[in-house]
Amino acid sequence: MRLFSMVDRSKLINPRDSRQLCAGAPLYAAGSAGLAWRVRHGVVRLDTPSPTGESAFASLAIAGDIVGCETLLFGAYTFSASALTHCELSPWPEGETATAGESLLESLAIAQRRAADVVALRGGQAVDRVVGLIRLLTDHGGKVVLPTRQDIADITNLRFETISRIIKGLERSGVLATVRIEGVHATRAYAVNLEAAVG
Amino acid sequence: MRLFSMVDRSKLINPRDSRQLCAGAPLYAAGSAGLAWRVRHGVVRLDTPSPTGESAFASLAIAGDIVGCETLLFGAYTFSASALTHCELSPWPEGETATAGESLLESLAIAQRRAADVVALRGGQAVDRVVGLIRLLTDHGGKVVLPTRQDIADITNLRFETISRIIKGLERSGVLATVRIEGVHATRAYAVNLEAAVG
DNA sequence: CGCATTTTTGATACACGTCAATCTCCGTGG
DNA sequence: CCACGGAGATTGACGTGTATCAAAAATGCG
Repeated sequence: MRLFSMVDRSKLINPRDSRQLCAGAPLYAAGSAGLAWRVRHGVVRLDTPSPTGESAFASLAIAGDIVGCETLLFGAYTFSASALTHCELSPWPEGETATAGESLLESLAIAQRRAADVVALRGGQAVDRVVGLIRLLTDHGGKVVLPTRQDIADITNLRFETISRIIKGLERSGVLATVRIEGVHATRAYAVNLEAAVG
Repeated sequence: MRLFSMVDRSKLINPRDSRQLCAGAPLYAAGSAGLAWRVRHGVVRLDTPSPTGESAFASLAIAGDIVGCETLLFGAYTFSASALTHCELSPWPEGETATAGESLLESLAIAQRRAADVVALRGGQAVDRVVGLIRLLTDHGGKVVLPTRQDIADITNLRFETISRIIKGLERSGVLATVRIEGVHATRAYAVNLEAAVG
């Protein structure tokens, strides 16, 4: 098994199989069965069903990550998944069985990296956590559509009032600026200048 | 590929290959190259090198988890690893190349589950986080050797003084009781009665 | 236009952080 | 065997960053 190279997977994707989700829409529920997915765009939120009945934030999945693979082993999802932002998913595995080992190894490495990112979003000062999350969500053009205050609060382990205050603060200090992106809710779409947040 | 079964891997392990580490001992450093390992006993702490030079807690690996697999893809470790408790590791992969896909899929599922556990340790009331960690560390006989206060603090995102106060409190309320296990530092080995912590 | 939902803002409380002084454990060497 | 020293743990007093509670304002939708 060759280990030091990666697969160009782009030609293997059939666009007809991909699935689009609006922000907030559920993808699957813990305990049910279904497909595993690869996140192609956007961000997925994973939740663990907690003993008390409600569910608690568990992790994030971003472009490139695989979600729900446990259903292939156990026949049921461990977590619930929902779209944090508008996103696009394609079924997994993608037919590259010949290179399955390599692809999986890469996915494992990505999962561990992602886990560390999420852990980092739950430590340090409140502002830094929020900025850290925004950094994760921002596209290369410097634009973000933020999740609801409540979602941000769940991820960073803060309260939505605190998130509101912080985001307003970032706006006032010029780190975030409201923009309108093709009809997207104006209070959630921002242009980002994160370098300013460092100083 | 059969997906709904798991591999009995026990007969594949060569005891001569396994490696023992004392609590606190480093396993590998971020950026260097080496083997990937499966954790057989004990708990490993992973740290990300932070921009400021120091390193920050990133994740935990417990019996069954795989650490350092990114070195097989990139030729360098992403995290630093050290033993949180006395632990035993064996090189990975373990020679079961025939079933590599299945084994990896299982590892990926475990990694995601573990990530959720660690995230949960950084949310909620301070006492609950500490109890949650102790729960993760406790063996089936109800015994734990706790890491240092500082390590617990790093993992739960609290300060070591706070951890000290909480653990003393748990002792006083009968949830933890100091015991002596074959010469192990008495202030770190405990018998646990975690049910008492729920009430 | 009016209603439900989300966001903002204010006032106040408290859990945990911070700083600093001991204390305990345990290895070392006289 | 005991004095010494260093690392980790404990404890106290005090400060502060967020949580909490409550109310108003903004937003989006039918």
